[in-house]
Amino acid sequence: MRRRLTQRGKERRRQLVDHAAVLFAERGYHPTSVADIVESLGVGKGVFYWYFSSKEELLAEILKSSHQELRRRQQQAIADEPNPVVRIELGIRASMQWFFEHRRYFTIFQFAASDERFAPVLRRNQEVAIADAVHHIKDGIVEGLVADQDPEVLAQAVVGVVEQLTQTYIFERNEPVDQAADAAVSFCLSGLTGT
Amino acid sequence: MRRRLTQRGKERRRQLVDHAAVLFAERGYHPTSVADIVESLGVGKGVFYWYFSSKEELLAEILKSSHQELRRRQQQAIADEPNPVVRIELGIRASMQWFFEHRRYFTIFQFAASDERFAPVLRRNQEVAIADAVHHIKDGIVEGLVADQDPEVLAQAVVGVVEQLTQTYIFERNEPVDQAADAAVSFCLSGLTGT
DNA sequence: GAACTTCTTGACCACACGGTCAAGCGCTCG
DNA sequence: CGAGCGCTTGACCGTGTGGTCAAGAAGTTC
Repeated sequence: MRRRLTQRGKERRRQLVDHAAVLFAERGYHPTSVADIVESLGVGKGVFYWYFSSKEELLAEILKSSHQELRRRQQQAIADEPNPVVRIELGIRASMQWFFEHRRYFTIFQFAASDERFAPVLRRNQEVAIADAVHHIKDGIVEGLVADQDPEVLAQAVVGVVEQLTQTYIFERNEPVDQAADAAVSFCLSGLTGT
Repeated sequence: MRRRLTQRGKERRRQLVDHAAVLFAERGYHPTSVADIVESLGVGKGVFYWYFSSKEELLAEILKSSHQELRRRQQQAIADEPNPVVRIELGIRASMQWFFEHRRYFTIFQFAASDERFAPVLRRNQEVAIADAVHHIKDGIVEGLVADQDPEVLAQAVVGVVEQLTQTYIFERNEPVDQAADAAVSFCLSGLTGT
């Protein structure tokens, strides 16, 4: 199913990915049929199967590309900030900012996590994010800025706070990012430094 | 669709709920057909539709009853503990204990959250849990045990930590509850009391 | 403009799904 | 015993799905 694609072809593929992401987010993966996707794009069904071998492959690509985007954003935000605790703060803010701009992915991630075909992909993505955070937390412990506890557990806790606050305040209630981010940062930094 | 059920009937209904919960958790809601459920139970399809008007109603019942169970457990654990911070700690431990014993519900909750027909139910359930936590946090603030910040945000953060640690250490890695619970409690209490 | 590749069409297929129903089983109670 | 009701059966139905494919349009290359 590897195909040579012209410039035009690559754009079509991207168009399908973007459009499907919107529909999946609105109605869910299963209830959105391939027919729905191509119809609302005004093209024939064959177009879809020219670019993707299955509906499953499409979702996998959505998952993969969105994760890459998010990760790039985090790393740009952190850049070469020397203080590991500030790096974590900047990472939190960048993640929430990205989710704010790409709200639609939240529902898709949630579905993917519940499906045994996609859960492994998502799990691996999250492991990468956790590993990043662990790295900064270890630095923080060495410098005496973070409580000396299992760094992985601390990283998991931070991710949990970020996800929950993002879901409630950004995804469900549509509140401004900064407010939610401030709250997440404040709680997490207290949790990291320990009482 | 309200029916009179004998004792035997009530047991059948419970049997269907329990069995479906296992299958939904293993394979997911959509990929598990009504035929699968009744087949693996060795009964005809009519049995299912005698007790439930639709597959949707079944999931709604699973969601509802499991939430009730979890909530009862939390309240039993808290009982009449006078210290609000300790109440929160006990609530966290009770929740994680319950999830440990009912691992299967995790995947189901995740799917339900991603489906627009069930998300509202789940959201309401979570709101109840948050409201409980908010209550104790407010007490804690009054008594000067908890940092004076928006109690709802703190409650959300606590829930986020608990969910994430539960998912990773209990659901995915099958580690002992106490370890994960200790970590959650430690992080949350630091976050609540503030640095 | 012929030859060739990339892309598009939409009718079509096999199949699995949620849900129905006429028929019948078996327990209980008078 | 037999009437009545709770419960069970499983063939059946309509619908909608993911996916196929023969045919041809559009674009590119020599």
